[in-house]
Parts: sequence; C-alpha cells; structure tokens
Amino acid sequence: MFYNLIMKTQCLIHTQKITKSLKFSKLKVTPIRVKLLDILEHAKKPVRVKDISKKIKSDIVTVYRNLENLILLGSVKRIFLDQKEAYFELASKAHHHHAICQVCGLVVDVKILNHDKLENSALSDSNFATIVTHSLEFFGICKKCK
Amino acid sequence: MFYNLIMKTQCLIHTQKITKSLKFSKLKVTPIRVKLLDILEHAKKPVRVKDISKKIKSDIVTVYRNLENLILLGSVKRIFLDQKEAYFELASKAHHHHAICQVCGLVVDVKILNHDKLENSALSDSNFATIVTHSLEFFGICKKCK
DNA sequence: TTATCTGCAAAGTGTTTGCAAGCGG
DNA sequence: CCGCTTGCAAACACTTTGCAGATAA
Repeated sequence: MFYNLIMKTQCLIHTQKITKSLKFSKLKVTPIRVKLLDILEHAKKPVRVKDISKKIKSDIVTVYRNLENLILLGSVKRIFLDQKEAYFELASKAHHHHAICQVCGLVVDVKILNHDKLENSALSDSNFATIVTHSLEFFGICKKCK
Repeated sequence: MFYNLIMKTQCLIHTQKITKSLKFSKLKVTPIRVKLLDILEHAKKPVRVKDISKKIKSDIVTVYRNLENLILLGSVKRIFLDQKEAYFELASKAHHHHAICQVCGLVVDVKILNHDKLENSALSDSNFATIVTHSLEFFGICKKCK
C-alpha cells in the first residue's frame, strides 16, 4: 500500500518535472511528449525510434519530429551504435560510452575517466583548433554470450 | 624524366602488389578491383561508396559488393563517421581514430596511445567477457574554420 | 481562436537482392 | 568453358517532407 502510494507520488513529481521542462522549452505539453521523455528518462540503454513509437503507440514520424525538437533544444542526444539506425538518449546523462555485444546486441554504459586527457591528446595530434566532443564505443562479447 | 620513370615503376610495383593480394584472396583480378584497392591505398581519409563509384566509373552496386568481399577477407574496414553513409579504409592501416570538423567536414587521422588501457578500463566497467575492438571519433573545429 | 502538433501518404537516400549478360582464368 | 563478376532494375529500411485535420494554450 505504502509502496504504491510512494510510486504514485514519485510519478506525479516526475511528470511535473517533464511538464515544466517542456514549458520552459516553449513546447506544448502533449501526451506524446510526456510519454516520450518518460521513456528516455527510464531507459537503461539508448533507445531506437521504432521502440518509442511502438511503446507510446504513436506514428513513427511524430516520434522523429519530437526527437528532432528535443535535440535542437539540447535535451536529447543522438547516438551512433551502428550504421543501420539512430539511437537516442537523454542529454542530461553524464558523458559516458557504450560497450556493444557483437553477438546479442546488448548495450551497457561504460564510464571512463580522463576524457580531458583523451581530447587534449587528440587536439595536439589533429592540428584542430578545438575538440568539442567525442564518441567512443567498445565492441566485444558479453558474459552471457561467451 | 627520371621522376616520371620512377613514378611509373612504382605504379607497376604497386599494381603487382594489389594483383598478388587479390589472387591470394582467391578473387579474380578485374580492372574494377585493382582500381578500387588503388583508391583505398592512396586515400588520405576514409572514402565513401559514391566517391569510389564515381572515380572508377562503375556501378555503385558493384562497389558495394566488392567492398563487402574485401571486408569479409579482412582487407577493408567500414568506418562510421556519421549516420548518413558508410566510409571505408584499408584495414592494414594502423589502428587509429578520426577528428571530424563540424563545420567543413574535414577528417584527419588521430593516433592515441594506450589503447589497451582504454579497453581494459572498459572491460572492468562493462562486465563483458572480452572487448574485441573500439571506435573513437573526435568532433571539433579545424583551424581553417575557426 | 490560433499556432502548434499529429497522422497519413509519399518522396528521398543509402544499401541489398535477383537476374541475365559479360569476362577472367 | 565454367563460374565469378558486372550492371540494371527493383526491393528494402530508415528518415524527411507536405499537407489537412486535431489539439494545447
């Protein structure tokens, strides 16, 4: 009972937060957007457009357009895990990388220290004026598939 | 004069090398394949299918199929620089990364030490059984565009 | 009410597949 | 001559665009 009440309260707070951030971005608060952000917030790994579309039962085009908006606003990041399709993540997650299982496709987050060192090293070797960001993905085999 | 002679000799040697490697792979030595490998060998940055197709004046499908063969044989690597299209590089190039200019699209190679350290760090943090490889791309602004 | 948002249809782009004709060994 | 290779047409998958009706503010 108590647990349920707590969950409901947390959901309420959570939805309010999403609503607030949409309003702040001058985007209308539509059920689709609330659900979309909710999915991203609770996702444990980068999500694909079709997954979102299926979960929230809305047209895939609408999902594309909303993600595009959120990317322009800086709330969402597009991730490249393979050439096939795009994956998406909340931009507010701390900078991290991914390990992808080459057998089953499992994706897990990887935190690596010394980003600055990496980027500085790249800076000096590339003769670029600035390095803005980087993407780093590891490919291997997870314990289940070994 | 001398210079020309040297160049011609070098080209000859080079073509012979390509021919040999194709024969070794049990692939027929066709003009398209020789030209394709020649382009890859002389490319200073990852190349796109359409560039190759245009340069060697052959159907884009043929280029796709030949690249696919060469990838299976381990001679060529597919690179992901953006979501749009695939880029290709000779696999024989030492493992390295790329810095991509967000303004003009310039791509330069970047060599970073300590790959093993990176992969070991990922290994311990991901709970994977093995890390086979990784891809690392830097995004920034080149000196010309600054 | 009005500007924004959504769903459907259709177009665009990169990649793959099927098949008949061409060519290397 | 045989089997691999090529080019063309068409299929495919992901993404974007156009537009009319629906909806949040």
